[in-house]
Amino acid sequence: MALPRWLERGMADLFPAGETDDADQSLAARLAEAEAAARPLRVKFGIDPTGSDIHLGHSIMFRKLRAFQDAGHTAVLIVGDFTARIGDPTGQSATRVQLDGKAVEANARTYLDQLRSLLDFDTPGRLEVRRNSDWLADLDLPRLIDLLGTATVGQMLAKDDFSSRHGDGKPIALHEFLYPLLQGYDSVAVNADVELGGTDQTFNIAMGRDLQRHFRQRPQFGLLLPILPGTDGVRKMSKSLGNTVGLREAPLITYSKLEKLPDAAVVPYVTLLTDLDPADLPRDPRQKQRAMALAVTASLHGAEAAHRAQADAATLVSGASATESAAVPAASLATVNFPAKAFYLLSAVGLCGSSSDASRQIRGGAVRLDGDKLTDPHQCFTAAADLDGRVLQLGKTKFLRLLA
RNA sequence: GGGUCGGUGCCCGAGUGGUUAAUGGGGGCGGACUGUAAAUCCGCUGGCUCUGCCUACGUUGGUUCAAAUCCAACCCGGCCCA
Repeated sequence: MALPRWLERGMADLFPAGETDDADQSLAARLAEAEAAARPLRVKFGIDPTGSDIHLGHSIMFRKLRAFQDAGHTAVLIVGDFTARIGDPTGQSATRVQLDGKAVEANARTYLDQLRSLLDFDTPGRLEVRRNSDWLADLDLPRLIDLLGTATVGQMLAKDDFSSRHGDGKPIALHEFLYPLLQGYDSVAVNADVELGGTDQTFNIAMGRDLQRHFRQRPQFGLLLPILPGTDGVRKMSKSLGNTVGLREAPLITYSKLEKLPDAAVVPYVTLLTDLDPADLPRDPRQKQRAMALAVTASLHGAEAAHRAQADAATLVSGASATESAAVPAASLATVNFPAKAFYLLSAVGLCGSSSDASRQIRGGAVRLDGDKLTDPHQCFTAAADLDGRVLQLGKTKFLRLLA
């Protein structure tokens, strides 16, 4: 029995991966069984609202979840409002900061907001949003002890993240051991047929299977997708590494980042983030990269916006014409106090993170006004009107049109 | 609870009384180069409407003309013992 192509695309691993027609061993069989019984599968995916922005690394999961929805199944989206307060230790080299309830709630809200464009929120029966505080917040001690009894210290220490930290003599807080168990218990709570996750979630998802068995449920399938590399092309896309492409960014920013992606990441991006066949891409590496950037941007912002972003990006990097281009984002001078020295202007307008940084950039020859290099951080501008309509530039890619 | 070692800037990691935001590496940001990127080379890398002023070496006090460096208490961590 074969898996449908929409399901198999981009898949990194599936367990159990039996070839039989046993619906507990083979996902294809489980799908067939569901279809025969007219019962949609319950496909779980959990997000911990620890930040506020969703990026492409997350969106590959949601695309797969959407594919399940489109095939008639139920996406069970777990908002880990309780587990977020512990923090998933997976991939972490240090104990995570625990978040308070308020921050978690605010994050959860903005998360859901951003998901509207990715998931089917409208068709009845296709989406269930659950918060795991519903069943975790009042988990009583006897139940907890029961959970703790299902795993051993040895199993936990076999997990890479823990064993390397332990080996390095770094602290591991006891509550971190709880995380995989609680995530697993989520699967029990929602009676999941499938849990979606990155390959780094293998342990946690397997834990869900153990717990489901423990509570006499049919164990879920683990469907793993690759970890999307970030804009550096190597390390996992993650906010703390600063290599993300966010869903809420302007199309031009998205396109520009993607166009600069290392070559090795191009095919994975196309496979995981678009519906294109990687074999159809241009052979020339540069053209290939541009095609990928265009397609991914289009999947996020629509074809029209993507084409405009591509055209704008092209004029921007050509430098000279940048001052003419309508693509340059505008920045208001309303909040800037005049007279303004150059370093202050740069930071006040948001082009540099701090005025000290702005001074450095100017001294380093990175700043231009209408294409002319500024050299003196203390150069003074007396009135907003003198700057109205002019283009301030940092480096080769950051432009702002100043408006009085 | 006892012993012991340790807590330095985004990260790692030197520094052990005295120009100086504090060696070095990583990362980041700029510049040159290239098909963008990568690689390589160079510069920068606490904050502030700034040519000076603030805040910084776990916390709080203390000694001193002067402390990341000495002392005390406290907090946190690793390892060993109980």
